[in-house]
Amino acid sequence: MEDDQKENVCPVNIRIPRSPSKPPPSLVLTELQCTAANLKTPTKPCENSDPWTPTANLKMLISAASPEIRNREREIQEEQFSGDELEKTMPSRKEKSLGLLCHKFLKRYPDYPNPALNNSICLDEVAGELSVERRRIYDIVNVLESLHMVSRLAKNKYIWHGRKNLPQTFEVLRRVGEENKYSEQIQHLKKREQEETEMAEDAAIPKSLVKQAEVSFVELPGLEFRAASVNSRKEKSLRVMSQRFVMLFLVSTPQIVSLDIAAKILIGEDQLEDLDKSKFKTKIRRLYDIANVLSSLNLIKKVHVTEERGRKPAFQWIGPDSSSEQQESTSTLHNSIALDRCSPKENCAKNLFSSRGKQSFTRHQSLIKLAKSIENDRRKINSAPSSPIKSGESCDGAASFPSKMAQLAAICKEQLDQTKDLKKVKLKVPRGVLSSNSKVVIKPQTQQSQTFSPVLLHALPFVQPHPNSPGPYAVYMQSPHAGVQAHPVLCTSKTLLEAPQGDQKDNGKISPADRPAENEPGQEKCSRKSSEHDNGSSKRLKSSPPEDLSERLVHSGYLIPVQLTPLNNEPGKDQAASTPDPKILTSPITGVFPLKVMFSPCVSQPAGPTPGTTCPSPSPGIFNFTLQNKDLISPPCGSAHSVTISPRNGKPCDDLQASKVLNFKHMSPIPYHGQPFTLYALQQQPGVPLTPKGSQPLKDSFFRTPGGLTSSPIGSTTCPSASPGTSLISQRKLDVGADE
DNA sequence: GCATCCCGCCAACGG
DNA sequence: CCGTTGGCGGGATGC
Repeated sequence: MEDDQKENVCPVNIRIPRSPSKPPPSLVLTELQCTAANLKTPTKPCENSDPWTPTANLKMLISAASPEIRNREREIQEEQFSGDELEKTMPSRKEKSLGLLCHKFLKRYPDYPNPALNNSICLDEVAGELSVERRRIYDIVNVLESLHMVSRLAKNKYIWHGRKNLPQTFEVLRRVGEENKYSEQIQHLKKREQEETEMAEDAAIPKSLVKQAEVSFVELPGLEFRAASVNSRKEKSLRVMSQRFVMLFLVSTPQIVSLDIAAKILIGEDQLEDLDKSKFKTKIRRLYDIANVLSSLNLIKKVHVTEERGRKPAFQWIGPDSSSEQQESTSTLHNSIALDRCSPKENCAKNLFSSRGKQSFTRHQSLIKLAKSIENDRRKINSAPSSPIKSGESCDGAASFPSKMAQLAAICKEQLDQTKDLKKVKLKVPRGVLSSNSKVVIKPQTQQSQTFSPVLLHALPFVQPHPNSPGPYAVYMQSPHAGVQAHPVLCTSKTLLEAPQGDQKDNGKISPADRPAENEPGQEKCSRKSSEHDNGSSKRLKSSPPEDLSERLVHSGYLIPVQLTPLNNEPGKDQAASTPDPKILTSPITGVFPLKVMFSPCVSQPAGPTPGTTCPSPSPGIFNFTLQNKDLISPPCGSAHSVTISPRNGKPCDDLQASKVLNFKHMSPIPYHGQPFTLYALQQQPGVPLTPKGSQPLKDSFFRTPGGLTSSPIGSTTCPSASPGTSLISQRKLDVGADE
């Protein structure tokens, strides 16, 4: 990155000093497009620039001129400008290289953006400011997108994630690369080349090795593309190629990949039949494009490999070690999952920033989806100023509450006050963390809480272990995309683990690989009982027998480790502990969707100890009251539906905004660690308007997590590796499915 | 002459 | 039909 600084300097600017006669183009450029907001794509980004801007001016001329004319122009330029000026006006090929452009691009954004800030990228704007065709920006963005450094929000709009997702991305890519047997393919090709020296161009990769290769785009748990349509186009080409290319590095031992081998392997995937020259050549061209971007990211560097037949261009991976990344990522995951068990120091040690003594918090990956969903919604809203979606303020939602909730007014008020306090605390956290650089606090996507849609998140079940359980409580988040995404979730009484991979359907390809790591024998799966109320998401879970619950559960949502205040309000220990660092769990859900809650029978409701036993449903009023008192849900009065969970042991919990609970339905008792649990579905008032409204400062602040959903603020700034999760949802939905 | 790879045509897509 | 994306390869540039 340091080099970036150096290289990022725009050549034009560099030369400015030497050309006093002309105003610095950069100034002009800067001024130009900041008008930004226009989503419209200017035909030519730089045209509207000051005519005196050499670059812009030239660009304009060139764009309209034929090569011949271009040459003429150049000659004229040469006549008019001498030496330095000429250079300035006529950037050399190198100065227009994709690599340099990428440097400029990257310079615009921090490696680890503060999620609290607007990290959106307007392609037009960027293209204009960088004085390049938008086409070039696409080249860069596509590669960045393949690494999940950015994700598409809307047309012309991307969100910048920076490098925070890289560790996770690399880990996944490495796994996929292994699955694809890239390492073997590389070896095979190398051997081939050595053997039959020039003999057969057809050093085709044996089908046995290629069969596993596919062209699907590898998604990251939190960054699935959501634009169904895009799947169709054979697009993905550059993105996929980029990922494949990176995979080659990650799986090869020397981590050096020659272009030709890379090209052959990548071509082989698609069509190993015709390795015709042109195709190969084209592939090489694309690889150069990708390599330029990767080089700018300091992930690879150009090298040469010398073989019998001579020197071949190649690239060496200089990015983070995938294996170490994996470790890091894993540890991070564990940290987030089992805060209690890991020593903070240990956890932090693995992160670049770490502050011993302090607890590190990281958003569990399981939150990724949620965050993503939220972000997606927010994105939609943001990108669509005139969004037709009627977003009711959360207040409205409150207004729509049944009158019966009025009885809880007192409690509500109290809760509200409490939440306010909590809010303050929350807001402060990030800064503190940042400054201290010691904690990784990843809050769930509260940030976008205003903009979720019910569709994305149907349920927010809570699983609360028996009060006596020593471990933290768990919150199980149902997958926003019902039925579509299955995420393995494992948990023990103390730990909840989730492998945020997609299910076979969505992410079939990567899920298998990612999943294993989390599955520890000793861990028990937490199960969630699906209910008829579940939307499609639970459909697949429905008829499974009790034994399958865990399995089904595992594939349908997220388990988020949280620590809940004991329902019993045990003698202060928890309360006291929580007081200092209270956490609010807020779910992004504001719309109408069922909230499923699992409580241990002894806690809130007598539950059938054994599965299949039906327990009488408590009265809604009592139930809600209980929940509220237990801080599991917020009183119906506030616009913000929050669940306040006091950290146990003084550890902070993730925030989830709980939806208002109006109704609950007894689902069924299910076993949890041998302990009887009863699952209740708490349903929000249908008709409660979703509230994407972002115009409520109070609410905003209330929900907004310092860390931000999108990225844990802290994590992103201080602990890059600590936040494996991604928070934003990309607009595109590519089929990650498995291959072939 | 070959490695690089810029440039922009034009098709696919979505609205 | 139009704007956005981005595949693709001609051919220029640099060593």
